[in-house]
Amino acid sequence: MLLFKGTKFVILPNRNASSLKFLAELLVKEGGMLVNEEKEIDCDTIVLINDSFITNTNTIMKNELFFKEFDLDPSTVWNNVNTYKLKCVRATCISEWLRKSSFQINPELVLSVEDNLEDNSEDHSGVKFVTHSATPLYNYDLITAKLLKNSEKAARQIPEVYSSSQNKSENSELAGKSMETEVSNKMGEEVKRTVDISQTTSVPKGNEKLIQALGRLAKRYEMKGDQFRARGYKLARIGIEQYPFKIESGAQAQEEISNVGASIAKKIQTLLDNGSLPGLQELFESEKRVDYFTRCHDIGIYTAKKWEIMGLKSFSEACTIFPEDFTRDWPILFGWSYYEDWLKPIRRDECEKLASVVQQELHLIDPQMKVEILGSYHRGAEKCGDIDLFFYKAGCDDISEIGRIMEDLSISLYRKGYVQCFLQLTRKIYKAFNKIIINRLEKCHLKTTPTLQYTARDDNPRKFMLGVKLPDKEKRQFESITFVDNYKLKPEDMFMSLNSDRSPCRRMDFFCCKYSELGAARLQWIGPKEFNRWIRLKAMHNGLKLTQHGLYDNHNVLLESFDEQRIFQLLNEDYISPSERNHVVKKRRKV
DNA sequence: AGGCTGTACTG
DNA sequence: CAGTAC
DNA sequence: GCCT
DNA sequence: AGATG
DNA sequence: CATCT
Repeated sequence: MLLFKGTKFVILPNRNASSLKFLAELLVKEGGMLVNEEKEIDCDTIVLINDSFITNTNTIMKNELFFKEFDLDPSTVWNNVNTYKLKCVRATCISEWLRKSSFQINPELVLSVEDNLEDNSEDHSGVKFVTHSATPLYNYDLITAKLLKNSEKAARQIPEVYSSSQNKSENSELAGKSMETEVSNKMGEEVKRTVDISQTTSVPKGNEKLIQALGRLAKRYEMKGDQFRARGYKLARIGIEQYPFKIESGAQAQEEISNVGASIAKKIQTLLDNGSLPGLQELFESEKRVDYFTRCHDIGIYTAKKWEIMGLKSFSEACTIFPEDFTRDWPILFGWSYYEDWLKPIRRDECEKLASVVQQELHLIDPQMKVEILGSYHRGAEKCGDIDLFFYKAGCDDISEIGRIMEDLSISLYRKGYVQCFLQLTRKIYKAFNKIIINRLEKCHLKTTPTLQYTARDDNPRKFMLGVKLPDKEKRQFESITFVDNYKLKPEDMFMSLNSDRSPCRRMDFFCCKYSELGAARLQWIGPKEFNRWIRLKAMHNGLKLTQHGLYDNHNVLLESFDEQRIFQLLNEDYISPSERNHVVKKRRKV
C-alpha cells in the first residue's frame, strides 16, 4: 500500500531546505520517486514547491531567490514545467496526503504558475521570467536598486551619545574575589552582591513593536534553517533593545545601531509608516505551534517543524504519529512532563538553597571538591532560567575522577529525593533510573518492550543535566513568586504533567573542568552566550582560539587556561566583570 | 566573497 | 553525521 | 541578515 | 576584508 | 576612493 508508488516528483527550488529533507524521505518511503536530473522530468511529474516560496494568494514567488536556489538548471526545469503544464502544489501537501492516506490532487491545491502582475514578496522585487526565452534568467537591475538605497540615505544626526558599557572597572574587584567564595561561605543566608542596575534597561515606548517584529523574523528564518540570517535579525533586535532612544526612522536606526543594515532599516521604516510588515502576520499561527514544541527540552527546530508540517498541534498527537521520536529520544518525555516548571524563572535564593544541598552532599563524597554557581546567577540575575553548578578540585586534572564524583553525587541526590530526573544516562544512572523512564513511556501509552534498553556511556560524562526540586518541607519560603511568563501545556497534553506550582522542578546542570583549566572554563560557564561568542570572535581575529579548555595560538599551542584575567590580557581587553558581561557589546560603529 | 563560538553528548 | 544543548 |  | 576600477 | 564580491 505504497501511497506514491510510481509517481515522480520534483521539489523546487531544491530539496535541501531542512524541512523538506524529511518530507522527501517520507515520499520515498511511500514509493515516490524524486527527480535527480533535468531530463527525468516528464509530463506526469508532480512539482512540489517549498512553502516558503508560496504567497498567501497561492501563487509562486518567482523571484530571484527562488531560481537561484535551484539544484538543477533553473531554466531547463522551469521550461519543462511550463511546456508540460505540470501540476504544482505545496510541498506540505505530502503530509496532508499521508495523514489521510489518500493521494489526491484536488484542483484547489494546484498553484498558479502564470506570471502574476502584483508581486507582494516583501524582500525582493520581482524577476520577470520569460518562459520561451532561453536567455537571461535574471534581469534584476542591481544597479538601480543600489542607487535607490544610497539616495534615500539622508544623513541624520543624533546629538546625544549613548554608551553601552561605560562603567567597566567599577566593581571588577568584587567579581574577582567572589569567585572563590561564592558557594563556599554559608550560602543559605547572605551572599549579598551588588546587582547591576543598568541591567533593567527600559525600552523606549514605540520600539517594542520593532523588537517584536525582528524577533518574529528571526524565528521565521530559524525555522527555514537559515541560522545566519536569523542571527542577523537577532543581533539587530538586541541592538534595539539596548538603544535608549525612540527610533523615529529606519535611517536613524541604521546609523545609530550596529547590526542594522540597509534591509532591516527599510523594514523598520515600513513598520513605522504602516504599523505592520507585509507577511508578518500570516505565518504567525504556524510559528506559535513550532514555538510550543521548541520550548520543550530536547525539541529543537528540526523536530518541531517536522511535527508542525504534519499538522500536529500537541505532544500527545506527536506521540501517536511519531512514537519513535519519544522512545528513542526519551528525554523529551521529561521535557514534556516538566514543560511548565522548566519555563518558570528561579529566584536567586532558591538557587542558593539548592546549591547548598548539593554542596553538603558533595562534602560527604569528597571534601576537597569545590562547587560554584555560575551561569546567570553568577552574573547577578534576580531570576535564573536554570542552575549551573561548576565542580573542580584543587590540583586535580583528572577529569574522569571528577566525572565519577559528579555521577555519584547526582545518584545520591536522586536517592534522597532531590533529583527528579536525569537527561542522559551512564550505566549506574541507568540502573537507578530506568524504571522512571519506563513509567513515563507507559504514561503516554508508548509500548515498552521488555528488551527496551538504552545505551549508556562507558566513560564518565563531564556534564550532567538534571531535573531537581526541594522537598516539600524546605520549599515553603520560595512559594509566592509571581510569574510574568507562564507557559502552559495544552489541555490535551496535561495528562503527562508532573509540574507543581508549590514546588516546581528545576533544571540543574553539572559541569566540571581540569584544575589547570579553571579560568577558561569559568569564562565559558559564566557566559552569557553572546559574550562568549563576542570574545571568541575577538580571539579569532587575533589569530587565536578560545575554548572552555583555554586560549590557544594558531598552532594550537596553549597560551593560558588557568588565569581568567590573563586571558583578557592576552586578548587586549580590560577585565570585564560577570555582571558587565550581560550587555555584550558589539561596538557601535562610528563614534 | 566569505564568515558568523566552540564543544559535548546522543542515536 | 545531524540534531540538541550548553 | 550584517560585517569586514 | 580584499580585489578591482 | 567607491564599489563589488
